[in-house]
Amino acid sequence: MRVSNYFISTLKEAPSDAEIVSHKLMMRAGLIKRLAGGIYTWMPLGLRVLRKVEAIVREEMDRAGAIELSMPAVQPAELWQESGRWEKYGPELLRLKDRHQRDFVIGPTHEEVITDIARREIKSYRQLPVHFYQIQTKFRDEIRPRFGVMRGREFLMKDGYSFHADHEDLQREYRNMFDAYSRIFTRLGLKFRAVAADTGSIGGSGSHEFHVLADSGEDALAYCPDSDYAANVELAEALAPATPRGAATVEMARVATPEKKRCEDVAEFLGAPLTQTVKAIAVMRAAEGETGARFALVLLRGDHDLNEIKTQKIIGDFRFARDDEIVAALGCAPGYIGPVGVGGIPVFADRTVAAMSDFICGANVAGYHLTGVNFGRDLSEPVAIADLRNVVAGDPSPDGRGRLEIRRGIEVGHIFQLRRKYSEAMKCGFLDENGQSRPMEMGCYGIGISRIVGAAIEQRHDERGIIFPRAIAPFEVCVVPMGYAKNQAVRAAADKLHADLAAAGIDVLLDDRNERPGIQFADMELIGIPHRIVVGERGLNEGKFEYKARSGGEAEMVPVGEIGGFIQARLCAA
RNA sequence: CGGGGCGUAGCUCAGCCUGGUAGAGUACUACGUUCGGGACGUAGGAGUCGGAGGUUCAAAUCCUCUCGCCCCGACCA
Repeated sequence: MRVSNYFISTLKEAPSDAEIVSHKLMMRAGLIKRLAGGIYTWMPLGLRVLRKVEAIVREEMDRAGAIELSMPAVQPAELWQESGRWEKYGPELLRLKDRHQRDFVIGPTHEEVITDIARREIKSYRQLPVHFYQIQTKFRDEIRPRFGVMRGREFLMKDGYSFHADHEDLQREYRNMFDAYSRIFTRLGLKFRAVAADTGSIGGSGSHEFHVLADSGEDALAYCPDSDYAANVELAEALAPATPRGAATVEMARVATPEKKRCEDVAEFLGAPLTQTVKAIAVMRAAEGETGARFALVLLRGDHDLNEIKTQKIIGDFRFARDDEIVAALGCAPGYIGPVGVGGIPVFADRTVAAMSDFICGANVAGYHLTGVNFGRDLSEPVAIADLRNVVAGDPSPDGRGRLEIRRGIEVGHIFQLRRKYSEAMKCGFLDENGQSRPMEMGCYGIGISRIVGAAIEQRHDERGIIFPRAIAPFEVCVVPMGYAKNQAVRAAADKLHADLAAAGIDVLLDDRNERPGIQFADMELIGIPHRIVVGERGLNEGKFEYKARSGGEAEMVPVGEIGGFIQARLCAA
């Protein structure tokens, strides 16, 4: 491909609404153009990348035995009412009416449609198992779309759904997909990790997420370097402390802590370790507890963070209390609240807090904290003790084999064992060997195709721009002539090189623009082409081209006659 | 949806406080000089100042409403 016959539009400066590096670079490289919030046009260059990702995913899905089909983006509401998700899904589900005032949705996912297909088409165990997948545009009306293509409202996704006669066979396919996903992300040239995950709103049991590792990732991942344990922090269990609660050694005392509201400030002010402080988080539960109160306190050690998913499982649905609700319940503003002397208000404690003695907490009086506080003596035992916090680096691994590390990741794949959630709700059954009707066991498997492009850039870039892995680069090699318009020898050599590489099946881009070298180099680096061959009069006089890898290293001179083999070797090495 | 910020040329932004001919850089067009790391000169095209209403002799600027975007908190590939 020649740049003069193609379309490239790069920017020196990124639009001001782009926040993270992958979004800025995608805009600067002209891969995407924003049409509306979270909705983007894929420009020709970006589409090439997207299609390469898609092709790898398709190849590996086919190889793993899944069968491609394509389902409608617009779906009748009836199916969603039948599965119960018409009510449950919320405003993220884009709903619309047709001219006859019939309700439809723009599909955010396709469990309903595929289950409908399965129940109509599959009647016998002889037709099982089967795994259908599609690569298709989805729409989710995200509350806050951001990060460009990483959290768009409209996005491209591979979604697959498998149907089985029994759970054992579902588990076989689940492992099959686990392996297929691992191959896909390996082929894409990405550093990734599979982690155990919460099953979220889709439900079912057994779930892994695949994350591209990047510091800017939205998810925190806990893993153990000494074992194969890896889980989303949402899910990772914080074990109870190995040592039991110590005996009280000091009297409780009230101390003035003016303007010290955060645990960090209180600890510093009192000269105590942060791990000696306890923070009380005020929540309003959706349903009244045993005590009849909706207001409740959740206790965490000062250096720990609340895990909302774990907490929801213990205390039920909840939200954080507003300031006025806190004042009404405790007679004290946030910053100084604590669990001592709170009467009938239920107090839930994290395992770590339950094992603390002589701790520091708010006094429920503005400007004061309590020191030397002990359960049993100064306040009653919590109504429940549970794992309510996020794990932190250094926590013991739940499998008992070492300590956890934390890394951040971008979720690009997710596999679920849905079991019979949809097959039962939508009466998707089959006849087994004995002529008995049974619901099918289902699995579902997603990959965020468009998100992968953003995640890859997030993981692989430098100050000059994108560094695409070969597998998804829009072009594999660029030929950059110095003075293409003016120098006949350069022009002839560049044309021949371009033709030879293209004939060898290489995706090659010839920058035949009449631009200054600085602009040529900057553009080719910005858009992330992995290999660059410079054709210049200087080199040609010695019978050589100059080669440089986008990923780094020094430029080297390569004899004109050897360039084909040289590039092939470089492509294979990448 | 709650809190904060911003809408002026394709992109980055100044001008607004203190009302009076709409600006710069970059990008774009033409010509010339340049030409192996985002060149320089000259000339030029380009904006209903997000939209509507109001105040005023006069509004990018002040007021009201509205739309859009970004950031911080509750979802997910």
